[in-house]
Amino acid sequence: MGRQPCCEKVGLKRGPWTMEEDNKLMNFILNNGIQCWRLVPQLAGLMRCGKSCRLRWINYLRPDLKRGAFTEAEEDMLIELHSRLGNRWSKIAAHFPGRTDNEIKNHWNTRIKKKMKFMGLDPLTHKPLLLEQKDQNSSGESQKLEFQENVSPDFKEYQIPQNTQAGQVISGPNHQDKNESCIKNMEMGSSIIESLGNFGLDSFQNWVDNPFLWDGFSNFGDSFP
DNA sequence: AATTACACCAACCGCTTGGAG
DNA sequence: CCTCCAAGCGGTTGGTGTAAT
Repeated sequence: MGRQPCCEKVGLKRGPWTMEEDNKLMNFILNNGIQCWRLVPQLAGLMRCGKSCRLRWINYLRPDLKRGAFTEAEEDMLIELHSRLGNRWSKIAAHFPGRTDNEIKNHWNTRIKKKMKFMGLDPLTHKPLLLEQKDQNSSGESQKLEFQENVSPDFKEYQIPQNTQAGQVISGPNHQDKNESCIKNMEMGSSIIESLGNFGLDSFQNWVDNPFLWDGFSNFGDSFP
């Protein structure tokens, strides 16, 4: 006896979202806010399950998303937080305004893990790999020498350019088309986010939950092609 | 130029959590 | 309490672009 599916999947679309779908979802949320994700697709006219809509909004469409490459400072902070919190990505993401847990998780798994291994650290425990090996093998000293010779030349590959700014979009040419509309909307959204303080709101969630503020986005959806 | 290997990241799956009734 | 359900969360997969051969 398996778990019941989160929704009736028959006839639902899966896979990458199209610009049109993004547009529909964005327009719907901007005009109506988020009440119940299960109802969103049917009210927005989307052949997607509510879960998929929620994920798309959280990870891609939210106007307050930062995107762009992680700065060195962000990476350092990520490593520090991970050493304290482990794989609790949502907790970690709470310390990175504009970053999603998915984005942080992906960055950790594709970049930081490797970076730490090159630094001779276990990404899981944050302890030096040498110590771990030494625990299992008494010949730790000779391994340390070997490590120092091997690490440095490759590690430079993982240095972030000095002039990288927080929030800077460093997409390759092939990603730029895909991100263009989103970036455009983020630019518009960010000005509204900046004004949150004027309403005494200190978080994006407060903003989402506030129907009055959604009025400010009444023409927001027109920016889509 | 064609093929293969690798890196990246969006999206999915299924388990867990929390709150309403 | 107990049950049910929506939302949250973390692990994993698959598609796509790029680099290497």
